[in-house]
Amino acid sequence: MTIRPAEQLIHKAAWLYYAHGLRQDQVASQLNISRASVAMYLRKARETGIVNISTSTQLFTDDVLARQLEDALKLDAVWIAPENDYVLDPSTDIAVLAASVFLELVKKGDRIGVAWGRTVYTIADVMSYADLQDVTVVQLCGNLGAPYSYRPDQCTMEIARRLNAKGLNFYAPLVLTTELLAHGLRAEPVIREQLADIANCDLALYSVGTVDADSHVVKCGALSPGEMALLRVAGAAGVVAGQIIDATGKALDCSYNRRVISASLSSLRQIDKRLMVVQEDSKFEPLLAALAGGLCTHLVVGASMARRLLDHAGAQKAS
Amino acid sequence: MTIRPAEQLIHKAAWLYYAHGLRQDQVASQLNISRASVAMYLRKARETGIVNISTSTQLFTDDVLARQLEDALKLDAVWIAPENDYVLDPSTDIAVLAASVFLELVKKGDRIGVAWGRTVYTIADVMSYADLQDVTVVQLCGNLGAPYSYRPDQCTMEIARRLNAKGLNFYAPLVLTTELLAHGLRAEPVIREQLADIANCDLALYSVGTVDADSHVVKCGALSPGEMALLRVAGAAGVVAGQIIDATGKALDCSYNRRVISASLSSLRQIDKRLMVVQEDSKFEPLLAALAGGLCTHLVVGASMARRLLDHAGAQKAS
DNA sequence: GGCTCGGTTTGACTTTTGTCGAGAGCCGTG
DNA sequence: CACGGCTCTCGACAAAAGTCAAACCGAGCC
Repeated sequence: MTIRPAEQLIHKAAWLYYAHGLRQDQVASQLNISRASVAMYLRKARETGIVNISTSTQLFTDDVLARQLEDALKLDAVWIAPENDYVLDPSTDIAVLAASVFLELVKKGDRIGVAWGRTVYTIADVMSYADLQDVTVVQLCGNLGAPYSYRPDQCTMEIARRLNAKGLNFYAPLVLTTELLAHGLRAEPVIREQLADIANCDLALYSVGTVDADSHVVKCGALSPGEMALLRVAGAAGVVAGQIIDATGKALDCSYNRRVISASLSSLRQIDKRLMVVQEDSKFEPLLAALAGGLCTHLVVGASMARRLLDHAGAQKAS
Repeated sequence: MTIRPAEQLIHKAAWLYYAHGLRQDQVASQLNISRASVAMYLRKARETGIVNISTSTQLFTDDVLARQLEDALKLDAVWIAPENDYVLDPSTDIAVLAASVFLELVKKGDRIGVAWGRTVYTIADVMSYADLQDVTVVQLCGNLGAPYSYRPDQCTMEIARRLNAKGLNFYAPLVLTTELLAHGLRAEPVIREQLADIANCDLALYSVGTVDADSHVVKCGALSPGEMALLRVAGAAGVVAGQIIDATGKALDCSYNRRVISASLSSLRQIDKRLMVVQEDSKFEPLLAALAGGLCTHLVVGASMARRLLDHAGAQKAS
């Protein structure tokens, strides 16, 4: 990919402005263009990740609460988004933090697994642009047929786009009608290879879903509210990467799970850094299940959720 | 290290401004302080590396010339600072580029070896601040007794300070009067350990020195002009990390080298990424020697030097 | 040639940001 | 407790950056 002359100009402008610290009018006269153009180039440079502005997320790990949680839950790192402190839009607050944390965790040459859901999509949406050419973003689970606004492949592609990375989708439905068909499809070389490669990821990004009628998998039509109610009785506690898990974090032994095309929980656990982001307080039990199953090494949550987790861990210990 | 309240404010302001994209007045009202204070906090945030603004150095590797040099010299990466193109202060131009390249090469948890010289000091001087807590910067060679403006330990400490990293100095003179004393000092546990650990670095930063009367080691009083002239006759071609090398890049067999306390060339070669930065065109021969000795995997030079190197490599091949 | 269409570029204007000196609070000290 | 010295904060102004409609430019097409 050779650089087009316009792109060259963006690079030069960005370099003079950000690295050398010139003012925009000085850059303009250096490059013999108007200052207005310089301003435009600089915006493009920021948007395409030619310049990177990142803020340390230390503030959120330095919290005592975060440290306590790390200890109590034996996690590698925890970030806590303060609530009603200086919140703008409370729902995106956690997503903005998660996006920063995510960018901080990504390294050159990494392979990143991305699941799907409203949370993940919101993160993708607020993520700033970066220039990580040799990064690969892979999709962790099959697609939903429904014309839903945030499909797995969209999450993957959007994140890949923002990072200037390679996106690797796989086009299989998330859930099939028969176990036989699912089995057959998983054996397909294209699918099999992609699934097998997931364990080689360096970083995974996902959230956890609830198991009620509001659940993502229900809204997408993968399960009917009635089926979900039955699964709940059978011990379903949460949804991770499209799969139903029980309270201990194991995949629930049920027909649905056997019909799903997605990264297996064991392959997810092989990924070094598993970043789990939880926005809604209603996801407390699902999150506990995911934690019990060791599906999370790095956690981003809101303050109230953090307190509940810590209380719970304390109670566990006491009993 | 607990965060002081003021520091907390800097973090919050930086977060709201850079991550959430609020305007300064909005941040000010969120935090109940004046906008002027916000502006000040933001400056501090940039200065201390709480926010990181980095520009891609792609522009300088994408050059055809850079690619050709990589091939011709079998280097991992080459950056070329354009000359008389849009130069501000030609001498710092290369240093600014080198500083950016350096920051791009540093990774979390790295151990970095730093040599000394005017070039290295200039780089340290223009380097922007970053927040790399778990990085260690170690000094590659002994100190000069002379009250020279850029001493090895100063280079090390300044870079460590800018990176918020740990700096590891060792206080031995660069050169001693007798071989016996040098031998004894090298055997001192404190010194021996530090020298032995140099091979475990992930990244080294140094330049190369000339072997004339203007040379750094002469100006610092480590060698007299006369001694230097003699060494030159004996085959001296350059100076790397305080040691004299011959045209093939090997340490010259001379009393001076045996009296030096510094990282051995062989331990330098064990470092994965060896970033060499050369500012002056007069360092052509010394650079050739360093390249011949495999002391460089990543190179930052000016355009005219790059052309000379390429011409030389072409001529070599033809003959 | 004259035309439209998509895009870049520009000057003029508005908004946002940087800066500086004055003043307020806060020690430790005589 | 009054005094300098210190840091932190603010208001007001100056400087810089962002924005937008209008002009421009080249390519493709009648």
